[in-house]
Amino acid sequence: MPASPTPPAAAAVAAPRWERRKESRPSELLAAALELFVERGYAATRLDDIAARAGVSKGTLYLYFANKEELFKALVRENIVTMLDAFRERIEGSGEPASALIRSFVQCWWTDFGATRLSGICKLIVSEAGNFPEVARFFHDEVIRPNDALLASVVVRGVASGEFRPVDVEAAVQLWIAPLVMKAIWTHSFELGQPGGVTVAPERMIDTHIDLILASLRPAP
Amino acid sequence: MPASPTPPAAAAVAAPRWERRKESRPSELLAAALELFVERGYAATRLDDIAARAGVSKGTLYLYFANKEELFKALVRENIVTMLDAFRERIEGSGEPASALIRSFVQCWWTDFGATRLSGICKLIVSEAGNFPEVARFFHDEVIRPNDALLASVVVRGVASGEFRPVDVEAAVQLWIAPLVMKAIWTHSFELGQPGGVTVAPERMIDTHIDLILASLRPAP
Amino acid sequence: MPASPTPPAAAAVAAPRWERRKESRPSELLAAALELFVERGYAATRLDDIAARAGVSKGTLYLYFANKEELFKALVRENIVTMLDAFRERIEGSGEPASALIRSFVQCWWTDFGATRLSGICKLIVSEAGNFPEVARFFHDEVIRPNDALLASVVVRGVASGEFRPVDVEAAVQLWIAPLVMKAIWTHSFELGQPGGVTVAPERMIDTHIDLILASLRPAP
Amino acid sequence: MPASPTPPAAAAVAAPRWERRKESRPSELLAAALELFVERGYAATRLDDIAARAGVSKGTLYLYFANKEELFKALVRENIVTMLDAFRERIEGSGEPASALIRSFVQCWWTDFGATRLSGICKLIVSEAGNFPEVARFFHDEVIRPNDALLASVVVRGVASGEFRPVDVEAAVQLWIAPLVMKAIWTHSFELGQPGGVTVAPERMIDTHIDLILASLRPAP
DNA sequence: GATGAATGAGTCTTCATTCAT
DNA sequence: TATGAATGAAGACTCATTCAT
Repeated sequence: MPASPTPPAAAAVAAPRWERRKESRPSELLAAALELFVERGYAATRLDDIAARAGVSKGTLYLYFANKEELFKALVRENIVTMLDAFRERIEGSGEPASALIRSFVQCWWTDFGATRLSGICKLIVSEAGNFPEVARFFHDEVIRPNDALLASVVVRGVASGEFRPVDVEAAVQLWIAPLVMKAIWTHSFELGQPGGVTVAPERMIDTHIDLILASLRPAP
Repeated sequence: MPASPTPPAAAAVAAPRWERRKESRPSELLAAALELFVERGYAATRLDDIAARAGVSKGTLYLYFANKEELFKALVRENIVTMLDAFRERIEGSGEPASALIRSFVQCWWTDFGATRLSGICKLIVSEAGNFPEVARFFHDEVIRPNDALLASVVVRGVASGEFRPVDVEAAVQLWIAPLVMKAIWTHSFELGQPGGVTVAPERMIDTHIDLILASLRPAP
Repeated sequence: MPASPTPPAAAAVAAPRWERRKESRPSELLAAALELFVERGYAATRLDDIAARAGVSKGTLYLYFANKEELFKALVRENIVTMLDAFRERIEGSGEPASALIRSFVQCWWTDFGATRLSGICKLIVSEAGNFPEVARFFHDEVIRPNDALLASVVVRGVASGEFRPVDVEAAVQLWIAPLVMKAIWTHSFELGQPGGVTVAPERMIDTHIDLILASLRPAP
Repeated sequence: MPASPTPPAAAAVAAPRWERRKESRPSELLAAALELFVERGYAATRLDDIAARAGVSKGTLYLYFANKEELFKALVRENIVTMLDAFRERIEGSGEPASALIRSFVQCWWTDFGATRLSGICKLIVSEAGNFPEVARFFHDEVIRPNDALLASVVVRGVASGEFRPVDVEAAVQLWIAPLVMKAIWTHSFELGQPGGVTVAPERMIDTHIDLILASLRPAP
């Protein structure tokens, strides 16, 4: 290794025992916590492990979060708040026909959310809703309902314009979002070890989903 | 035992009263465990609570299950085994047209499984899959795959007979089962406190689901 | 060791890992706790140490007391309740002249309380009053006030009968009990290491105390 | 430092403003520590709280004291040293009769010490003697013994002159100082919340104390 | 077979102490 | 000199598991 950029002599200079990172610490900790909570669940995740993954000591966690529960809530809140906004804009701003909007909705939902780390939040909420009712309610009110409403508005527009046949919009919307959520949860529950996947590939599923939705909305001839 | 008053053959017919207890214990324990595991998750459920709910002492649990993990696995196994069989017979035995079979599938899935205590198993598996990979794999192989295959066979028959238009069967099947599973999970996660429910009623959702599935399968004119 | 009373063979019979002692455990635990709390103070006493001194494991403490604070309170309560009763009877039942009653009061106070383990409670209360206001108030109301009142009644009787000169009874009573309490506290604070003692012997102090009290109460000629 | 504007000699006379801080810091810190240690005890007082009350950061404490224990010892030492000297002078210098000296002793003890913050030291020593034997011994040798000796010398003088009757001086002295100490301790233990006080007012107690002491010393007619 | 007292390893949380800034 | 972020050892408390009764 003739061109090693870190000669032994440098060791005396560098390698402080720790660094001050008041600004970036909280998000680093939340990121580490998200990974582990999603992977193992709330109770089975030890604060030691979160600290270790974030590269800090256990005590440092308590400089930023009052306790395990607050860390969990901060995690949910932080990720949820940033999640929905960009997504909604992409859908609402467009003037496309309803069928194109539905296509966008499903595709964006997956790329912006389902395929990202954030989808782990879903699994977390589902798993821990019983133990954190406030969190569950918060999630329901701030995420699920607005999301349903967004898709519903698209469908209503399509039905009004005659582009779609009349359907039970509220039920339909929940039926169409469910597979997306399910796919996200599935990923975090079953496909951890097997990268090939035991279910159909997401893109193929998304395409089929759009196809079936639009077919089911086609007006009778 | 020359003078045994209860010959082996009789045991299957009329169990003496003092035997009943011993025989029914395991399932009483598993029932209590199921409720609590579903409600709180594996780690957050204490053996004390299970014992209390089953009306026995903590030590008694260890007479029937080697430890908490084995209790959990027994719980999953027992419920899964009894789950699928009756359901499959109802579907496969029938000679109805494909569309009627699909209707039956969705309706029976909900009444025989989704609406029962057993649906809690879904939530449990999803939540704990990361911590019990063997259980997850077992569930996948014994429940999910056969279940998907059952519905797929119906669709394939319908497509072959020209009753349905051609679709990506594997993807479609997963897309159609997902809302059922999701609804079941939802119930155990969100609707604990609010009996009125925050989502649309199951029956209405089932009806709409069938309607949309069949509409999406209608051959092009 | 030819006459060893416990031959090796007996080892297989005796030596259970632990014993059931539901009845006697609580008082054993409180006794161990009293010693250590008095010796080191509340905060500096670890539950491990209490458990070790009582010959049980840490977890056993929690079978009998909800937490450290409850253990502390139970300790104070239990000892206080048993403390005052016998003492009061010895004083109140007697028909002796007031001077003899005062002599009895001081002597009994020391022998029945000051010289026993119970006097450690005083130190404990004084030290921890700030952190356990309810306990302090309880002690004040249940012990200090009744005790003061008991001595006060004796003095009042003596003054009424002309045996004593008139004095500020309330103040006098507190001035006379203080040295007794002080001596008790002192013992637990300073004379732990030095058995010879750094202050005058209790008996000598008690005798002088009685002598001075009675002298100060002698009516003017 | 050729152009230093503050020659060393001047420093002792007129300290520059930015120096003052540094000089007064230690006593500010000790004052904060005294309050909190007295209020809560050694173990229950956090360095954070001391720092906060002194208006500095936690790290600053370590610039002046090696650790918590040294801070505690410094606190005791500093307060003890300043405590006794002025008091002794007031007593020893006087040529009054013994009875007047006793009156002065008791009154000054209370006003110069018992009624001041310093009396908290007593409570502290009593509470923590077990955990800090050196401190306890130091206090005993430097405060208790000299204090006892001072009062004893007064009594001995009075007995020698025939002003007082003979008594066990050593025991009497401890019996008379005890109520003063007790009153001081009491104040810090019980009368934190209730300003009205649950015991008799100090002045009344002091007056009665003097009255009873002198009465008990009156020579037999 | 059933009980529940006893155990002790494991986890959250606190706080004296250190050290980069 | 002063700060306060970071550390990690220590202690309260929990709970799965064992075992005397």
